Amino acid sequence: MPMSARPRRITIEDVARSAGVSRQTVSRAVNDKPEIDPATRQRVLRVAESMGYRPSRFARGMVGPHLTTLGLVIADVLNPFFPEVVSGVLAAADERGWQVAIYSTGSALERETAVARTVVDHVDACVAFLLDPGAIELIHRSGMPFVLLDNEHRPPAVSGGRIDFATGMRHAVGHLVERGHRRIAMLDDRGRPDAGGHGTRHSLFLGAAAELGLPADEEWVFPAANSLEGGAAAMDDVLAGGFGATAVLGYNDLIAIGAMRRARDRGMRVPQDCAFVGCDGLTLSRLVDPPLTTLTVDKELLGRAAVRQVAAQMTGAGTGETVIVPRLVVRESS
Amino acid sequence: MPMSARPRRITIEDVARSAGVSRQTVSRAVNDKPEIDPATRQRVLRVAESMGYRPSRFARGMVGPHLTTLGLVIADVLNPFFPEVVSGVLAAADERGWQVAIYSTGSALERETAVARTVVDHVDACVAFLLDPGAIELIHRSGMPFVLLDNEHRPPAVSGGRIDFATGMRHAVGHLVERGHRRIAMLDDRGRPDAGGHGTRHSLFLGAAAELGLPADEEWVFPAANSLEGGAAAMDDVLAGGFGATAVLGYNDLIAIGAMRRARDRGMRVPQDCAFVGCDGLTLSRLVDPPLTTLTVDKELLGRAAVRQVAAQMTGAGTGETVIVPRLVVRESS
DNA sequence: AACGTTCCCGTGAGCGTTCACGGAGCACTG
DNA sequence: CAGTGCTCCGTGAACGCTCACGGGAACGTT
Repeated sequence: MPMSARPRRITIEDVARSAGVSRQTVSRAVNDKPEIDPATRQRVLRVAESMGYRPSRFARGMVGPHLTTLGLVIADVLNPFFPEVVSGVLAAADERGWQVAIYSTGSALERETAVARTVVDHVDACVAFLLDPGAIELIHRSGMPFVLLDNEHRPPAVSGGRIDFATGMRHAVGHLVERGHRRIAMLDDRGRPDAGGHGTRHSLFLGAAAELGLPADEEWVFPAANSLEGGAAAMDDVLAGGFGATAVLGYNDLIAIGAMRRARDRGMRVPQDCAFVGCDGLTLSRLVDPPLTTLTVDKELLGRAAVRQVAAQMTGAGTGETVIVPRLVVRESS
Repeated sequence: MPMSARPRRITIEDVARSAGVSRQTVSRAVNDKPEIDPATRQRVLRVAESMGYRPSRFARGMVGPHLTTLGLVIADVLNPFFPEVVSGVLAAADERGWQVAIYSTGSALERETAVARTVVDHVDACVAFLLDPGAIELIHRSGMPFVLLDNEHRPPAVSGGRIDFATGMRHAVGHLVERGHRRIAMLDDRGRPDAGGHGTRHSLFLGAAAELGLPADEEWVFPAANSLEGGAAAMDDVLAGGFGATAVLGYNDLIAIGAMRRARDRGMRVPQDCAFVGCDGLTLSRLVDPPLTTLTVDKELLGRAAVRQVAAQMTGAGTGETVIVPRLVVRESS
């Protein structure tokens, strides 16, 4: 009994033969071209459908104008920071008739290289949140238009979009000081490989604190996993350490909210016993109780700007940088 | 002065000529094939890089094994329901080595046809949240593997994934009745084109209410826009109507949370003065105050199952249906 | 000295589609 | 009746790449 050979794809040629016409006529029928008899078109379309014919994207792309696919690399769709960026990217890409392929590293540093490798030969341009220098280099060297987001250690040769947390941190810490706080703890994201490095929120926090004459040693910074649970656990550390902190600033809203909830579970009143400030300005921050004071960044704009930069690179523009300045939104948690 | 012609793409041939070798050798260098002298490889790679050579995805796809791209059509990334589904789809696609392209309709019914049209000739398979019958037909007729999610009016010929809200609604309403509620309002999503149709949460709610001997007229159902604001506005309608509702059931968590917040802003105590129940089980529902009782559905699983069905169709399996049964998570809002 | 191996490299063919052309058939004009 | 136009259809060629094959050079083996 003969094995049925690997089901060879059915081509336009097959349809043509079966319908008793030429390739070109099938092409005309499928693509709604005018130079064809309506009757033949119907017949051909019927045959094509019955045979289950589907034109090959690749063969089409070969000849026609290249459809550009933008690769968007994020850490994790479940992290509410990213959907807003994605939204901006999708909108901006759509305006240009681009397609967007999404890749997620799952917040795992060691997966970044693998993701970068696939990205490199599956898309035409790339917007990415990436931390591993190897992965970044990989994409950059591929020569495709590339914008790297939210990475303080961006190589100068690659375009980027960053958030001006230097200014932001001054606002945030300044606000707490105005409210009378002198003992402020920060909950840092311990997942970042460059903890405490130049330009990180960690060091910017310490800088702002020092400027304002606050105790600003490393011991006021607590590492936290980037999640609600991480924030909660870090809050336990703060309380256990006996620092007498009256305010807590989170690396982001997720961590801040986790910490805030844990504080309330421990019977503390917010903001009377302890004030909380987050970063990012997630929609979420408005909805928790009490609503969280947060350094809001326009994430949708970040996405749009990134696409704009990628588009610029396609038309031969050089590398650039977009800076987004966060805005402090004061709510009831501080 | 001669216009510079449209910048023709530089091909493997160009690199070959410029490096003084053949296409094949360039191909070997670029693809890390073994049969090449390390020295030549280096030289070729250098030339390729200096010329800015990038292999064409399409030409590669023509010859090699076809990389499959899965199209995922959602309404809006900013709606927190979807990221969880996306997460499941990404994971399941990744396991199969597929790429995922995301398309968003922006919750606009009239955009669905346009999106469907692009999807049809840009991807190899499709998982979609779609409502417009025309758009659905378009994708289905294209012959590609297709799974339609969360649509009560799915044509029998197309595969689907649905959530068993018939069971869910019985649980939800039953729970409220146990708590002593007899006057329950529902806040429906007015954006759905089939409001009140068979199998919708709207009609399932009325059915469950009737089963339990509750007032279950249409007047207990209030249309709401699918957002926090929509829920809030609908809550105003409930209060203004003088129905004396002691419990409110939202089409989804977003609407329920919006309504709940509005009720509290109006000075009502939750759940004493009015209880609230949502649908979907968003992460968000845990975080609001008070934490929301909600009909939780495993959205990640929904995504994974959809991909599994698409994969099955690729290997020639027929059309099928996945059913996900929601689970009532009781929290402090009821 | 003839032969086999190994290493490196080049040449034809083919992937499935569309574009640019050309040609057959027919009707309508002057 | 020749000429002109229109409608419909088919035939190379090209897109950029990889695969299968074959060939030359250098080396070792019998």
